[in-house]
Amino acid sequence: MSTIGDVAKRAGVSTMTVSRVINNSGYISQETRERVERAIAELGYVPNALARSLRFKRTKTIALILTDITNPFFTTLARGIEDAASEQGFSVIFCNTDESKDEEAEYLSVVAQKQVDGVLLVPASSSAESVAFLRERGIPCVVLDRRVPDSAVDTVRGDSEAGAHQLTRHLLELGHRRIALLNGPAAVSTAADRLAGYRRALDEAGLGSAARVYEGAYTMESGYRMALQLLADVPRPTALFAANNFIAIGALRALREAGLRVPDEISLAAFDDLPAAIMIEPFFTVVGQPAYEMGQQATWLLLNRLAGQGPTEPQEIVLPAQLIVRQSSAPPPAAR
Amino acid sequence: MSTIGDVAKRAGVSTMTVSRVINNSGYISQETRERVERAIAELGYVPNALARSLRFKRTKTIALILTDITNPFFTTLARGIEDAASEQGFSVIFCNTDESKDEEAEYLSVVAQKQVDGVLLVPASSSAESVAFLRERGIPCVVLDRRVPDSAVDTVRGDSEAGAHQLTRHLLELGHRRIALLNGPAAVSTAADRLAGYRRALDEAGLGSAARVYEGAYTMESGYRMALQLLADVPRPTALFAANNFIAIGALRALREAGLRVPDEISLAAFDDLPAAIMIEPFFTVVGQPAYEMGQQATWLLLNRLAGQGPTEPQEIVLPAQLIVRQSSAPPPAAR
DNA sequence: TTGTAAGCGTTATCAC
DNA sequence: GTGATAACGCTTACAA
Repeated sequence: MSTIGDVAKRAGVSTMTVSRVINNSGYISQETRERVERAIAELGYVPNALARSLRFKRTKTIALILTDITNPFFTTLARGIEDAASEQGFSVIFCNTDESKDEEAEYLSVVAQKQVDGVLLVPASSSAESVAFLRERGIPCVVLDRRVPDSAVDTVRGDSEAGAHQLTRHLLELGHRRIALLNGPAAVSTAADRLAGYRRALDEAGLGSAARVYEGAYTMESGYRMALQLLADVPRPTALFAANNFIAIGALRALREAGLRVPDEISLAAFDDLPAAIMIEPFFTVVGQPAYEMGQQATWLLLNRLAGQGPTEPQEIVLPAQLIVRQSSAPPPAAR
Repeated sequence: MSTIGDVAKRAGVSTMTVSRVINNSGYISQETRERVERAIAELGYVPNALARSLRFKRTKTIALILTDITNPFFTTLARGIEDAASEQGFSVIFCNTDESKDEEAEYLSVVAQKQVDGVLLVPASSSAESVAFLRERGIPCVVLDRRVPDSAVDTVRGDSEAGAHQLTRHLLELGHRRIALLNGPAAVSTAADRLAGYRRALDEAGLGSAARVYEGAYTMESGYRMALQLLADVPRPTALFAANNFIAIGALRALREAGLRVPDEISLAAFDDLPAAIMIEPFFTVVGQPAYEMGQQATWLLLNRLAGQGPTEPQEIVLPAQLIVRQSSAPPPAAR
């Protein structure tokens, strides 16, 4: 790759003159400009952003650290982020932590070294460490999808509590009295919030003592295992509330293997929709979150911070979750 | 962010000594090392990878340029890539071109400026420009999923021709004689290859003149439109071959709106599977490609190149596509 | 075992 | 209008 020096030599000028042409700064005679531009074209010169960044202390690059891009919710989120970032000339480095705090710490260290201008973080745990790490190093950060309780940090997330409340109420209104929650890891705020919404709905219905909560991971395997466990319970729940889409899919598999028809014999509703795009036959009753918009808004917030714009106090943007009733939920068998 | 100089000052040594501690190079007394390490910890110092890269001319970063991460095929591919890259300490910058050559060119320029060590490219067109751009600048590149005919360049892709042949044969064997292909853009090699496989199967069956080809884009909207068009044809095809998953989904919508039952009244088969993960009820008969492995292999190939390993001539790795017969294909109505 | 100087590719500053 | 110089943070080569 040729350098600014190569261009300068070829055009018979100094590097500064080339720099001025590239950046359209300062005065330059028409003739010199043309000579330089010709040299640039002939050499296929592209400026070295590393050198530039070293001076400016800005890389025009942000990091996106999430748990698993393969989950359609995060895929859509990522797309919203990349669109919003590239719109303003920023590049996005993406990292999958698989919910591992160690992976997260490792990635944070790498992107800090690479001098990213900011970080969009879906934290693997509610602990304040990661946010503190970034803050100590002066790297702006927006937390996505989840809360980090003891940190004053910008956050963009869905309303898990209200969404879970809505979904639980929906099941209650169908007539269910034994509703089990197949939850994610307690250390993740969305799991805590969905549990809270679930409990509140039960409490309001005077069924607080009927709560049945399983704790697992946000994966299909975990959903499968929790459902198996639950099927052994007596009396068996008549409805399941899966705390995310992957848990729902795993649970559905377990139910089918057990020969239970959904929703005729047991209802199943979930948090997080699957994109309409890839669903042949939308089946699950869900509470959907606006993933794309969430990504967009988080990116705008972060880039505004980088530009020194907006209020100084940390923002918390909570996007509404929306109940979409489809086929996987119905009144309990007894009620029909 | 503190610099190596700050650490040196605090530890009362020169920057070189700090550098030696960080990189475990050269001799250092135990006592000095400890003083330096303490200073590093106290300052929360992380080395500036920009400065390092400027010297080494290696950024340990690669770019992934694809059309749309939201397509499950590419999502899985991306995950395979990130896993393989991070395994070896590389970061991945990801870019969505939406099949636009201009976007692609823009992204290529940006990542060239950012001095990425290599590029994984799903080219928006078969033209050799992008590959040439990278080659001129000495940036190693592996082309993914698609061929770039007139360039000697490393390529990792699925066997579109054989896959399309297989799928078409499957429909022929079911008894279909009027099989329409809803194809992607002719400028993309996968579309050309799928067309070739389709034609070969028809020719072998002596039905070459029965070919019915629609050209569109690899999107749901396009699938929808092509299916509408096709439904007006007389006589109507009894089977549809959608050249990718999005086209299939769009086409299915059109068929349903027209009141046609699949597969009873019309069959529909497609290239590219939807991940088992996110399918509640696998429905489409498809030819699936090993997306994750494709990403992995491409990354290994690229990183080997960066390490100066492997044969010098361009590699072409073609992974097999596999027919998975499910519910969306059945014998034509007449045959039952 | 530790330190000094030069240079990676840019650009801000100050001269001419 | 244009150019020389220094600096961004780091490491290689050479000295001490």
